[in-house]
Amino acid sequence: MLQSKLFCKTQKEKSADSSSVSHDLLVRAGFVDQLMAGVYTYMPLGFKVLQKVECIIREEMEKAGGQEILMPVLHPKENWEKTGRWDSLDILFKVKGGGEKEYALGPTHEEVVSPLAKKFVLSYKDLPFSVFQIQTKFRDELRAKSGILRTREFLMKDFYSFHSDQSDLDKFYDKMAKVYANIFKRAGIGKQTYQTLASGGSFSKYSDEFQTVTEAGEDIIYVCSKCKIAINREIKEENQFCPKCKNSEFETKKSVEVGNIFKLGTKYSAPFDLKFRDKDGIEKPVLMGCYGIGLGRVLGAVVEISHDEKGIIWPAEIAPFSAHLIQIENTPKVLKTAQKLYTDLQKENIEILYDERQDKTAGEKFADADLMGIPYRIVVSERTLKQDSVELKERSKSSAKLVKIKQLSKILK
RNA sequence: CGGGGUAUGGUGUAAUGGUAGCACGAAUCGUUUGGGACGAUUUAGUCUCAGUUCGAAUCUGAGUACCCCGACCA
Repeated sequence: MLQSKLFCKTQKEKSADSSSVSHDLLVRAGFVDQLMAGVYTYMPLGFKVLQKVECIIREEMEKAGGQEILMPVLHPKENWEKTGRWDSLDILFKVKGGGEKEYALGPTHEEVVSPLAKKFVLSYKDLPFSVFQIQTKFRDELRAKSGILRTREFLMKDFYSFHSDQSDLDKFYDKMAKVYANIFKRAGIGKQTYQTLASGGSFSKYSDEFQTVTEAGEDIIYVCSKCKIAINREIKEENQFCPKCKNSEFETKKSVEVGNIFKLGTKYSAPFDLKFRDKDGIEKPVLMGCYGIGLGRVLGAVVEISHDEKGIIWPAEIAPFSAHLIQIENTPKVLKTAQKLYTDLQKENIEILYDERQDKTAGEKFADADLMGIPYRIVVSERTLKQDSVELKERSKSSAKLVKIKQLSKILK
């Protein structure tokens, strides 16, 4: 991608409304744009990151056996009345069609996936199975805040599993916990993300949240001083000991919930009459689990954790580009070399953002590069070309080194 | 939803009742080119509606929007 063509502008000044580090940096670097409170556009750079997060999640969900589907955003009122959530769920967006008919905008999809499963699950032979989707969700949050960390419209992966008995659900649930840990590790927030025992809401007694520790978070968790498990403040009173190692010493941390997993049991299979026949021909309710991840939150949490005073520092696997190629001085030799490098590296499937702007000074280009946070910065200038080299600098490190042009693609791969 | 705050060019800000100014950005020209370079010329603004006043960015009222604290958060 040529930087002069990139649909975005970086901003030098901190925005007056920025409410968190991630908000400020993502706006200034041109990754997102706010339309209204809690509603954002992902600009090309931000969308690239979002798609990479999506890619990781999709890969892991498929590995876990999930089949991807796409359910509607527009839901019939009846389904939500059936579970009682039309009236009780305060964040539910309700919309009216032309003829006074009412609909819900999907905040989650138990009300759709359960009746869907009922059409296809008849026998124990149809179980277990799981489906997932990655789709925009709508929640009428009374208060949107912290930039993209808490929004009214957001991309979410929701995964639903269906089981014939409790032990199968339990086993699958534990497996998903591990899959989740791996996703957050790949996204670059593994170290700061804790599996956290939390309230089950209206579903079950407990659920597990995945909480990423950051000052911008709105939850308080107690992290076990011995193992990597935490307890959400909302249930701390009833749980004085670590659920894993029974230790009673905890560290208090602020955190943001990037994902969660629930054992739904029969909570939704019951109202939708989702049953199957077992080997003995006896009718039994299907047991369900659901597993969510907020993609925008993951993105925001990464920025909260991985940045410095100059800008974002993207982890390699979700960075919008692998390398940021910058030319300094517009001499014919520099231009020619940089352009060739740009096409050559792309041929090797290395994603390059090429700052080919000739009317910007070196300082401005460096500042933009630091703000955008692409993992590698490649500088081509007369100075480096004297040694048949380019300068290679990792965004996360302070020093740069000269690398022979021929060796560059090997290092980047 | 309760409470608080704010609203001035694209962005960040100044102007406490009397000429809307500065910086960044953007545009043109020239000089520059290893950390947001320099000069010249230009561009663009008082959230909306009503009121007070000779005169309103400034005071009053209503509305709207955004931000913060709290409550809420399958």
